[in-house]
Amino acid sequence: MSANSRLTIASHALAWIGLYQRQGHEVATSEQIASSANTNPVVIRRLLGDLRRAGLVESRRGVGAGWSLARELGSMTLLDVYEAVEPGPLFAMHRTTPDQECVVGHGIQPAMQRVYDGVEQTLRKELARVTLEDVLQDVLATPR
Amino acid sequence: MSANSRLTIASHALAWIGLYQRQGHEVATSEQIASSANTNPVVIRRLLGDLRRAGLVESRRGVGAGWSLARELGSMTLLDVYEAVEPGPLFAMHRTTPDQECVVGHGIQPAMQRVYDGVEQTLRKELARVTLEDVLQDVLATPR
DNA sequence: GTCGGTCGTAACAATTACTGTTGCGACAGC
DNA sequence: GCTGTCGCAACAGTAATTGTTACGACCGAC
Repeated sequence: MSANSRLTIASHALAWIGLYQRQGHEVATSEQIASSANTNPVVIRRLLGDLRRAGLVESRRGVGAGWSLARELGSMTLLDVYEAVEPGPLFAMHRTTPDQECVVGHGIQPAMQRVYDGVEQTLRKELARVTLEDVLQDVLATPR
Repeated sequence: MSANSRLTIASHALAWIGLYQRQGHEVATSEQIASSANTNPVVIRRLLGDLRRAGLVESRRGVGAGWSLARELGSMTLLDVYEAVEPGPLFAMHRTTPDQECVVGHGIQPAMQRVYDGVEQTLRKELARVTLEDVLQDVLATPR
């Protein structure tokens, strides 16, 4: 499918910030999170920027700068994260319009669109059932 | 997401062959299907090749060559097509292993994997509920 | 047995998306 | 002012998808 890792990395960042704050720290830096996720700080800043626009995190600038949660992890679901960082739909239509003179070419897009809409709805419901608190608890419960 | 159109085009091809056979023809050529889907015949042959490997269509070579259904449209679901033409998972993990010394870096992949597995299961169930016969009927019911 | 039409498949180009990287201005506390 | 971080633009590398060309394999018709 050529899947991307944005939902994974964004969830990683949120869990990391949440845990870090529980350990008494005010803000987390993109550099710290990038080190945990083994990627570049700019990648983290890009994703956290999306999450900030969605109201899930806040950023502070200046010297004591960094990121903090805007809400409790228990009130954020993976659907919130998904909608914040995933732009497009799951399945694509034809890249060029099919032959409208052909019965199939004419009716296939509405037909498939109905199916895809239903599938996306179901996927959203599934993602909405998992909070970031659930994820963090699951992370902490992983044996080492 | 960078979604692809394979499920769409493959379904288009199956619906087209099905309808064409109902009109009394034995086989459909990739050139005819490509014309309806407004793409290149090789693209169609590639996808139908996947469907053939999955046992959904058959191909005949030689002069009267072309493609025909291996089963009734009513016995094929979109899940069959999805599994035949979609190689990878929906969501990707980190491209590089996260920091295993970090609690989050260590536990995040198993935690997210569990979620993703559940989501894919649900998606499969949803796709399995729709047969290609349903799709064709929906196509034919589309007003022009 | 040759011919003609189609499949099967490899190879390559064009486009696009994703990720990583560099660079630098903006900001705010010291 | 100085310092550390964000914000953001720009670009490179990689990979996937799709389109295209090319050509051999196949097989029925003649």
